[in-house]
Amino acid sequence: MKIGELSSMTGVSIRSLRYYEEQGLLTSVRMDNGYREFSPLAEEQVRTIQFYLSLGLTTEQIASFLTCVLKNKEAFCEEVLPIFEQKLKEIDGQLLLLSQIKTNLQDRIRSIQEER
Amino acid sequence: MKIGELSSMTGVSIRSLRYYEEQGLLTSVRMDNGYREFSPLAEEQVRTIQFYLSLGLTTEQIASFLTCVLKNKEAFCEEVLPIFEQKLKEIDGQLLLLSQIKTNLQDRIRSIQEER
DNA sequence: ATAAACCCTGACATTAATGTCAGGGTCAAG
DNA sequence: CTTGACCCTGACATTAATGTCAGGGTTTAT
Repeated sequence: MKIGELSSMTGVSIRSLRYYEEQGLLTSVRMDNGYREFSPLAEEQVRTIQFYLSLGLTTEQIASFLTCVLKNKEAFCEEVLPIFEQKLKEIDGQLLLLSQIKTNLQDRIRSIQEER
Repeated sequence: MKIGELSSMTGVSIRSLRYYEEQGLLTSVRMDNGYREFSPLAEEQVRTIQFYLSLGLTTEQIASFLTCVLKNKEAFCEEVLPIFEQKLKEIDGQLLLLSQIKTNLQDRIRSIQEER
């Protein structure tokens, strides 16, 4: 299928699909006219990419295990676990920071409201 | 005082001090030689700026109430409350998103570990 | 008077995925 | 054969605070 079809089937912009290909997340063959031709499997693949992106992984991280994950269960791909664990640590750090800021903001808001 | 002094007193880079001035957060007068001269009050002011930055506010938001806040209590500055409340909403949104991702990651990590 | 340590401005780089535009081919239907 | 709907590449823009470099003036101490 052509890139426009893949785009409308997945809801992912053509620009992003080209970017995924550039980053090695997606492959296509070129037709005589230079157009990209994607396999039907690409749809599933794009959804998988989007899913991992929604977990906050980078294209580079996704690229490191995508091929394996598309063929096997996640548990089968050695790369996956360390990346998930690292991401989890990052998120815990962010959660901590954000809660501290939240508490601080709430305190200040409260004290402003009391003072009025 | 000169910018280098202000920088070492506050731990904020010269580059950032110039940026704060550019964004209207900080003022200085120019000496005959073109050097910036800061008032002694600038030290406190820089710390205040850094504090609000650490809450995740932008220089633009800070600029909108900094002058008032430097002279009065926060409760006195009308601008402050809506900005704090908006930021709080933002943070709640981020917290929610991050916790969802965290849960998802934890589930996946667990299921990988079980499968090994 | 020279060297070290300041200061100045202006500009480009950083991050990461995506939007958007320009300039130009290709294809299909009328 | 023309028009509209595709496709291509390449490039710049986005965000926000900060780092860094170049090229050049100033001050201070020796």
